[in-house]
Amino acid sequence: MESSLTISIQDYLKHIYELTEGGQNASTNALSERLNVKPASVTNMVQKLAAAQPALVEYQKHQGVTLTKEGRKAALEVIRHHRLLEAWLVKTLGYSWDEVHEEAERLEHVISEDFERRMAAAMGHPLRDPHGELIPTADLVMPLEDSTPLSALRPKQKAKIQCVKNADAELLRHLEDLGLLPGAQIVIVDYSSFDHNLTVKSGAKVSVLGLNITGKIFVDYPG
Amino acid sequence: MESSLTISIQDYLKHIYELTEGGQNASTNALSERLNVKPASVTNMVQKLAAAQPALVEYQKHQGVTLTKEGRKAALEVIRHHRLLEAWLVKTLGYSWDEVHEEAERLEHVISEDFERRMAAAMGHPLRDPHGELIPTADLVMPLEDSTPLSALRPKQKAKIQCVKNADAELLRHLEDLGLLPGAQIVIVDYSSFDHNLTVKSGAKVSVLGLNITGKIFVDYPG
DNA sequence: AATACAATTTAGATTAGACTAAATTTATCG
DNA sequence: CGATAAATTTAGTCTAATCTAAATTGTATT
Ligand SMILES: [Mn+2]
Ligand SMILES: [Mn+2]
Ligand SMILES: [Mn+2]
Ligand SMILES: [Mn+2]
Repeated sequence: MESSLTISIQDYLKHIYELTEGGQNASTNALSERLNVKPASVTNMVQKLAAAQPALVEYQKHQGVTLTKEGRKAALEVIRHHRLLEAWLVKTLGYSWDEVHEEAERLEHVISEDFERRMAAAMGHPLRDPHGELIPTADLVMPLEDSTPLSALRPKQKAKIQCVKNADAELLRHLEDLGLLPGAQIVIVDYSSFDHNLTVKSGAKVSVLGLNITGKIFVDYPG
Repeated sequence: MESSLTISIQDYLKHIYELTEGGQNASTNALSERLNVKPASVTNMVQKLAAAQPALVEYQKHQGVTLTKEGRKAALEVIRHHRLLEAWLVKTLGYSWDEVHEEAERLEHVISEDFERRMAAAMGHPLRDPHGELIPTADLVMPLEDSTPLSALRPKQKAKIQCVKNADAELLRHLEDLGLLPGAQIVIVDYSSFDHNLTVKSGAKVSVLGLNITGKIFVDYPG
């Protein structure tokens, strides 16, 4: 039962998982961009993953891929490692939320299951990583997320920030400056239908955020 | 100044360092055994390391290799990572001294310099790993070791265990059972010139140890 | 329906690191 | 000293993962 999937394959599966979360297939080009690998190479690898025994992806020429059950388990394994590591690095080595991603990106492939268990236990089995993203359970199930993109809110509505997805380090630092961290209570002050800008208040701070940002912030909105 | 040496190369350099500590050259066969790689492959890699710009090893056909200055720095970098990681895993995740080696073996190649600095600072810049082995300094100098192999001691002599080198997990657990951990005060009770067995007392425990073991334990003996 | 552009796939080459089998060099020992 | 054995190197193969260039397929637009 030793996984022995290469680091490269683990990365493909993780990115396929993320690209297919909404139910769509992961296209060759999208994977190429995420993985920084040329499309021709992606096609090649994807065919290998589909031909593997057991198959890790479902692949139809020109239609992109989805994960099989085995592929999904392998992806969640990597994602669990990644998110536990992020939480662990923040908690024990004082990393900030904009620094952890890169480090976890490399460590996620080499820690043992024992390491994973020890981290989880030492932190009391946390549910979310420093960005507020859900951590798959030890038996590799992704908990249900019940959150709304901030971009869907309108003036007067109140909500709590739950997570920030796919943000680069610079944006994370910016959000921290604006008091927009997971857990923060916010109120929508204004909305512009022209550019979809939202004016958001968090504590004493008021910010005007474009769709680029509001689409990456997810909130707990009781509606 | 990004190192970018492959994991494989890092492992070669680390093992060459260990095999040449006594001043000898590291032979193809010795490296083959340590690395679990066939001798032909070792020759191949060693020639590549010698041809690298800058050269990482000095190589003469049929004579084995030694490290160049650059090779030694790279080796010490890996060894510093390894030993800091071992100390860190023991301290923060409750690993025991017989469990840490394997984990550190994989992590040593992927942590950042930032991770290294944070670990060192968090532990107050420790001098030794859980096996008592010296940790190279941040500027990659190996501190001088002033220790004697336990095998050199004779009855009535007293000493303090400083480190245990190259022991497998099973032996480490055995030594722990016998109270023979780094820091332990010991007295030599008996010596057999036939088999070189030493009878050693640590606290209330008395053990008879063969050369296989006494050659791997190093002590602080004021003589 | 025809065409043009974008996305994808095929084909062939490259790199790193390993392996086996065979050749060669060095060491040992009667 | 010369014959063996051991250690090492050479030569040729293999696998994983990538790349470039060229061919193909799908789609959007007129
Ligand atoms: Mn993350
Ligand atoms: Mn795991
Ligand atoms: Mn060690
Ligand atoms: Mn380092």
